[in-house]
Amino acid sequence: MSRAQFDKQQVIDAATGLFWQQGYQAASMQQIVQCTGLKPGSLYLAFGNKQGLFAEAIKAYGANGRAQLQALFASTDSIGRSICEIFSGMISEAISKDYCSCFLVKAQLELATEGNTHAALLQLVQEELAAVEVVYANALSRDFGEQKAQALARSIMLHIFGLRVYGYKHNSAEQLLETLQLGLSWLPWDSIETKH
Amino acid sequence: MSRAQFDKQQVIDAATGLFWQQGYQAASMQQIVQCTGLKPGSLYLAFGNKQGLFAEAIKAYGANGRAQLQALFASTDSIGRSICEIFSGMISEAISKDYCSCFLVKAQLELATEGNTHAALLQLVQEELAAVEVVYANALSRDFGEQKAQALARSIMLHIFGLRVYGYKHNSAEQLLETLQLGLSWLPWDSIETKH
DNA sequence: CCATTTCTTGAACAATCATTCAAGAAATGT
DNA sequence: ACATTTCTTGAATGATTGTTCAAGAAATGG
Repeated sequence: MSRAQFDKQQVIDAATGLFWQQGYQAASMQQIVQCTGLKPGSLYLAFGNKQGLFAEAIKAYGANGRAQLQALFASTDSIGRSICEIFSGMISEAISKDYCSCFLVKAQLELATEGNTHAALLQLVQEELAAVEVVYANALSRDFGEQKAQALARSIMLHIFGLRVYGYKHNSAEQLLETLQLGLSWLPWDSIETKH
Repeated sequence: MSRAQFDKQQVIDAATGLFWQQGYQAASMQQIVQCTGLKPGSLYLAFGNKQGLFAEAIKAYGANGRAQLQALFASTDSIGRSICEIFSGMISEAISKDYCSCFLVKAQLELATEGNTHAALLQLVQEELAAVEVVYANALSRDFGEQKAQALARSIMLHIFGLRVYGYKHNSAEQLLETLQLGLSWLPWDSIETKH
C-alpha cells in the first residue's frame, strides 16, 4: 500500500483559489494541474473529475466561512456589533485591488443556467448559502423573536449579495458604509465607528 | 453589391438570450450559429468575433433597459411609486420558473477575473451598470437634493444587485417584498399594495 | 448584360478541453 | 525479502472550442 503523498486539503485550497478567481468553466484542468502541482492522474484518482474537485472546493469554502461566523457569534456579547464588523471587513475586501467577490455568489450565478447541466453543483452551492442564512437567523434569535430574526437574516443576506456585486464598482469605503447603514439602520453601527 | 439578408437586431436579440442564460464562456459559437440561423462566416463578417457579438448584446440589453427606465420616470408623477413598481416587477421575475437574474450582473461577475482577459467587455458592462445608477440618481434628484439622491440611488443599486442574486433562492414574493421594504423604508410601498 | 462588389456557405483548422490508462514507483502486509 | 496494494506519471485520446477562407450566390452599378 501507499498513502497519498500530498495534502488533500492543501490541494483543495489551491483549487479553491483558482475556481474562485476564474470561475468553474474558465478554470481549466491544466491550470489546476499547475497550481496544485499534481499530475492529472492523481487529481482524477483523488476527486473523480472536475465537478468532484469543484464540489470539494465549495464545501471547504462554505465550511470555513460558516465556522468563522459561528466562532464569532459564540464569543461575542453583541451579535449586532459582530455583524457590523463583518460588513466592515467585506467593505475592506471590496475596495482592495484584487477583489473577487464571494465564491458562493459567483458560483451560483455561473451554475444557474437554463440547461441546468450542473444541477448537483448548483444545489450544493445553494445549500451552503442557505446554511449561512440559518447561522445569521440563529444568532439574531438571541436578540429577537424567531420570526423577526429570520426576516432580519434575509435582509442581511440581501445586503451581503448586494455588496458582493456592488463591490466591483470603485466606490469609496465611506460610500459603501453609508449605503449599508441606510439599508440596515437597525444595526449598532456606532460601535465600529473609527472616526473621531 | 448585396445587402445583409438578415435583421441584425434580431440576431443580436437571439444571441443576447443565449449569453444571458448560459453566460459568455458557456455559450458556444455553435449554439449561437443554431439560435441565430446564421452560418459562422456571416457572423464573423458582421461582428468580428465572439467578443464583438457579446459587446453588441450587452449594449442592446443596456440601452433597452435604460430606455424603459427613462420612459417610466418621464411619464410618472411619483418617482417613488415607479421605483416600487420596478422592484415589484423584479420580484415577479425572481419567483418565475426560468429566472436568470440580470444579464449585466451575471456578466460582471463572470468577466471580472484576475487575469483580466476580457478587460474591454468588463469595462463596457460596468459602464452600463454605472449608467443605470445615474438614471436613478437623476430621477431622485427631482424629489431630493443631489447628494441625497445619489446616496439613495446607491442604496437602490445595492438592493437591485441583492435581489438579482437572492432571487435564486426559492423565497415567496411576500418574503422578498418584506425584505426590500425593510431596507428601502423611505419608498412609498403603500402605493403598490395589492392586498385589501 | 456584364463587371464589380457584398454577402453566404460550410468544410476545415489549430488549439484547447476534460479525461484516460498502461506502466512504473513506493509503501505496506506478512 | 517478496507479494500486494496504492499512488504517481505524463503522453495520448476524442471531443469541442473559436475562427478562417476559398468558392459560390446574389444584388447592384453602369
